[in-house]
Parts: sequence; C-alpha cells; structure tokens
Amino acid sequence: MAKTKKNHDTEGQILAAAENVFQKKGMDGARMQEIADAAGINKAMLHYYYRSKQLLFEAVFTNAFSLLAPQLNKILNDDSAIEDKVKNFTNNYISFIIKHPYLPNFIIQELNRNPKFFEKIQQNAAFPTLEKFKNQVAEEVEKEILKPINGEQLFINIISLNIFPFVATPLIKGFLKIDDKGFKQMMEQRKTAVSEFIINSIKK
Amino acid sequence: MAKTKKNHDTEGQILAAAENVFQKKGMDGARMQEIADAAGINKAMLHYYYRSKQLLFEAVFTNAFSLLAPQLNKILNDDSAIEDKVKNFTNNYISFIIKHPYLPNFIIQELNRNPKFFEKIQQNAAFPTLEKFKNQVAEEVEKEILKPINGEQLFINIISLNIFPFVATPLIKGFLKIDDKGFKQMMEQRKTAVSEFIINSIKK
DNA sequence: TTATGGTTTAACCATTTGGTTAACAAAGAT
DNA sequence: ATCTTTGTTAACCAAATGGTTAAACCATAA
Repeated sequence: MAKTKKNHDTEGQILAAAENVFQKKGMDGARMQEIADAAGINKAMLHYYYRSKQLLFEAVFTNAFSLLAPQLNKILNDDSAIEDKVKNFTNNYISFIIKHPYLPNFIIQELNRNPKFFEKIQQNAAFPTLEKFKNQVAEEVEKEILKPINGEQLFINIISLNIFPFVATPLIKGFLKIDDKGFKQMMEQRKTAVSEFIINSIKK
Repeated sequence: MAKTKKNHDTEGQILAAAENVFQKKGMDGARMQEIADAAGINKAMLHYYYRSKQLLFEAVFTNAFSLLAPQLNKILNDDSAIEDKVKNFTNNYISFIIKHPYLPNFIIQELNRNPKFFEKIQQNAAFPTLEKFKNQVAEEVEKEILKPINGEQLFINIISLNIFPFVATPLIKGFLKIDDKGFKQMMEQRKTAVSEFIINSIKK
C-alpha cells in the first residue's frame, strides 16, 4: 500500500484482476481489455505498469506458483515420517486448493502450452526438490515401515490423487452427476479418504 | 475413402490437421490458417466443409471423446472382478494414452473452458455411467473381498492415478528431472505399479 | 503559485484473425 | 460438346486485439 503520489495501488489492482482473468481463461483466452475492465481502469495502464501481455502474464504465473510451492514442500521437505506427511499434506493441500480452485489447472495448462516456463518457476526460492523425499522413502522401506515402493512413483501417486480432481472438476462433476455443493462435499471427504487410501497401500 | 469427384478426402485431411492443432493449442490458441497449412489446403476449405471454427472444433472434440469413452467403459462396465478390472484398465489405458498423449489434457482443458460441452459428449452412444461400478464395489465390500471404500472415491482415485501424469507431464518431467525417454520409462513402470498400488490399498 | 513529474485517459494504429466472395477448375450429366 | 454441380483458390473484409501516443490530470516540492 501507500505508493507514491496519487497511485491508489493501481499496480496491485491490475495484478489481482489479471490473476482472475488469466487463471480462468489462460494466456490465449484472456483479453487485455477484459483485465482492464475487471480492474476498473484504462487499458493503457496495463502497459504502463507491465509493458506487455506477456510480462503481465508472467507476473501472474510466477506469483501463482509461489503460492503452490510451499504446499509441495510440506510433503517433500518436512521432517516427519512419510505416513504423517501424507496425512498432513493431503488435508492441507485440499483445504488450500478449495480456496484457490483455478490454481492447479492454470499452472498445468500454461506449462503444457510452454514447457520452458518451468525454468521460470525453478528460480523460485522455495522451489521443491525430490531428493529428501526419495531418500526417506528408501529408508522407511529399508526399515520395513513401508512396503517396497519406488519414491518417484509414490510421489506421482500422491500428487495425482490430490491434484487431479481439481484439474478435472467438470469431468468429475459430470460422471458423478453432482453439482458444486456435492463436489465440495466429495472433496471434504477426500481430506481423509485419500490419505487412508495411500497409507493402506504402502504401510507394512 | 473414395469420395465423389476430385475430392481427395479433403474433409478427412482437415479433421486430422485440426485434431493436431486443436489438441496441442486448444480452441483459443489454435488458428484457422495454421490448420489449413497443416492440412496443406486453402483456408476457405475449412469453412466450406465445417462452416466455422466452432463447428470444426466440436467435430474434433466429440471425436476425441469417442476415443476415450470405450477406455473408461473397461473399468466401469466390464463384468470381471474389481481387482481384474483395475489391472486391465491401468495397463490398457496407459498403453492407449502413450499413443494419444494430447487427448486427456485436451478434453479436460476444453471442458474447463466450457463445462457445457459435457452435454455434447453425453450424447455419445458409449457414454460411460458409474452405476454398475458403484454397485459392484459395494457388493465386493459386502462380501469382504474389498476393504470398506466408497465407490465414487475409488473411481476418482483410479482415474486420477492413471490420467494425471499425462495431463501434468511437464510438471512431472520437471520435478523428476527426466526427459522424454525417462518419462516413457516411468509410465511403462506405472502399467503395473499403479494397479499394484490400488489393489494393495483396497484388497482385504 | 507554479513548475515538476509520475499517473491516467481517449483516441488512434497496425496486425491478426475468422470468415466471405467471386472466379476458376474438374468432373459427371445431358 | 456443353451444361451443371462440386471442389478449390486468391483476394478481400470487418471486427477484434495488443499496443502506442499525446494530451490532460493532479499531488507535491520549491
């Protein structure tokens, strides 16, 4: 807040509006005019503050990923046992995504459109790595806490189970013949159902 | 083949080119000119055969879904036991998607863009329903073949584990630091790893 | 008060894009 | 052979879109 002169945090308003529009419509579907309208300002301001659609988009994209990264670190770089991490992560992540429903699909979609964006998010300070998690799985398998399983496959399984329903929401709603309310209930159930499902499978 | 007059299956060439472009770039990112170029014909032909971008897109979309639907029916409407179906489906589905890598993301993305498209695919003759699967799960739980689990949640889990990696390929490649070849290997592993993971979790 | 410099706007511009048209080509039908 | 229908093309068009500009605005320092 409290920028110089008469600037009523226009830059922030633009970013907020751009987040909304880009996350719902993607880079290709978004229109600069629509973002300006959503922010309640003149279209020229978008260029004044962010130069181009591309740069505005990148601001939104890196911002979005920096919200997601700490969530992933909860499963990858926390010190507790795998079982506890799975329980915590699943519960937390689903709560988190219910508040930011467009986030995962946005990131995945734009990464598909331009895989080079991955480099951009890798520069993020909190960028998560798999090393620790892989070692920990191997260790707990060794100690016979877990059944034999490949750490990478387990990681894929965990994020698949947690993220996919939020990426494929319309598909799930369609097959299950449920509305928004039913979907939310189903996702609430998953906060425990998913971790149970995983633990059941891997715990010795 | 063998259409009337000098038509060298132009309509088919257009559809094939449109599939390529739409599936990679989506409705918003695709350009009619690019489709025409990919088909090696004049842009006006696209309109001659399909009237508009929207209609061409819908032809591609329903076509894509009609490829996917039979796959889903293997898990939903086959007569074998859940365990066998999970094994079969996982193996088959992953093989299938390796051949059509853009398919799941395309369908999910466009369904997110316009959830009303779900109605379009519901008209498909082979449109899969959950009823049988749900009953079967309840039955096998009753008979104590399976641990207690909600059929809908199990369905979500199965498709999440199978589909997600192909939707989030760049993300997976990035985190696991693998290239195309490594990714394919990982997916080959999953043909058995995923079904084992599921069976481990649900079998009593 | 006035000069200064960041902020904001309406109007404008060049390009892209989906779509149309009119002329032409090729193959039956007569 | 010529007429008619279908297929194909180059040129064109209007609307949309990202981006620019020149002028106006306005808070503040001198």
